[in-house]
Amino acid sequence: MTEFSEKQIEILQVAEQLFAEEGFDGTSVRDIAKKAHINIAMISYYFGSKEKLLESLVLYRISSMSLHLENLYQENISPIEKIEKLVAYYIQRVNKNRCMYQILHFELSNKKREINFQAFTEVKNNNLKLLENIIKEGQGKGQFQPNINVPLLPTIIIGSFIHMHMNKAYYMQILGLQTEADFEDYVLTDLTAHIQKTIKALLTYEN
Amino acid sequence: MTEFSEKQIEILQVAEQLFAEEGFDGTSVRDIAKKAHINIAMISYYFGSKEKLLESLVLYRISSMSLHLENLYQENISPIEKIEKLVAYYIQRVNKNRCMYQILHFELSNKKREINFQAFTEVKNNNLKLLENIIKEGQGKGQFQPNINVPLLPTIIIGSFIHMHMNKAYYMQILGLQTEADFEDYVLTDLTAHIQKTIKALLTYEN
DNA sequence: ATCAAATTTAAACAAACGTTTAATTTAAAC
DNA sequence: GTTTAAATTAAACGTTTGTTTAAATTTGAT
Repeated sequence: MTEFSEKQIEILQVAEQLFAEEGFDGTSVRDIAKKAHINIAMISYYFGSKEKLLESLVLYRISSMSLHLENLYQENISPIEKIEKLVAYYIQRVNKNRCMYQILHFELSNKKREINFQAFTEVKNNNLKLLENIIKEGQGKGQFQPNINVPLLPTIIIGSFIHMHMNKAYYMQILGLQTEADFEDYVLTDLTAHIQKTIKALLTYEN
Repeated sequence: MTEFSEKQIEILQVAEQLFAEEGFDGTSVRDIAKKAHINIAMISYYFGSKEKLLESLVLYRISSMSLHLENLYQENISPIEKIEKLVAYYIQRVNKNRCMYQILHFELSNKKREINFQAFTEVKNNNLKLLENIIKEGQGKGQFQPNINVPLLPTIIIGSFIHMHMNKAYYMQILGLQTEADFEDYVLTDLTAHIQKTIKALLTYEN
């Protein structure tokens, strides 16, 4: 595991914000250097190149993307409550890492670059496995319906969240939200409740 | 309304594909000119600049983004069937315009450019109004629950679709889909069915 | 066939891009 | 205090960027 110095982490954090706001191609190394108060050459010096800086950034953030659902799985609460907690937990994590999600969202579908996202894939697979266990537990107790398409559940959660954030200006308008803080609050309460309700409905819905 | 000539439309279509694949900043006017078999200068000649080309593209595509749900609303079928048709219709339209959606998804959250998306907002408002009418009809007939957060319904549909497409490689792997055609087929059948089920469950779910 | 407007071209423009260089400063070890 | 390595700097590198120019070609009406 590569360790990063404080200086390097500061550069990574500045780059993360700029990549999310302006895109990778829309951000120049001079933009990063200026905002991080460093010389342009430091980027090549520390990371090798702009692309390798992006790779380092992905690597740096991956660790905080895991859900750590092991404790949740073993908690002594009903499957339906576990799902509620899980959704809230999912959204909090995506919200905390939303700059990285935005970058990944774009870079994953960008044909230009080929970054190694295997570490990210492993995290997703792990999260999916834990989710599957919780669903199976609920099905075993007869509280959830069979034939649940588990891999599509995170799609609803993350997809809704990201889509809402991408269209922030529009949703602020039609939902009558005045400030960015209002929006953030809406996402963490109303949107979370909405997705919780949606997933619960889906898991208990009889065809 | 600005009309575009056949030559202009060809350039717009080439630009649309490249912008979706490589991003706006990741696409050079030379890339566009090469793929469209035209001289670089023609882009400035026809559209004024690269940014105005993007604006023209958005304008050109907006018209095909409207759902035209008027007929669906008046059909003599149950509200639940209307919702099923609506979701399938929604996904087909997003699928048909997915290059533009990908561009919009990124540009809407890009702080760099300020494109006029009002025409797009109007289309969304119109679609939302028609959706609201169908929901109200179902609620009036006692088939749907009250307290449905209507503006968040398209979020689930579009968000899930876009998220799935952004993570195409990952989903092809875990779902065991071999070709791009398999993926496309999965989206238009399984994903569509999954979202239909989800929305139906949500609309009929008792808290 | 003539002429004017519209189209297309190759070339050039300055500005911005990512990266490298070589010199300088800072830090740590002895 | 000297030495050695690491960190930082300003400047320059060759490309690529979006746009403009002025000349050449095509088009369509007369």
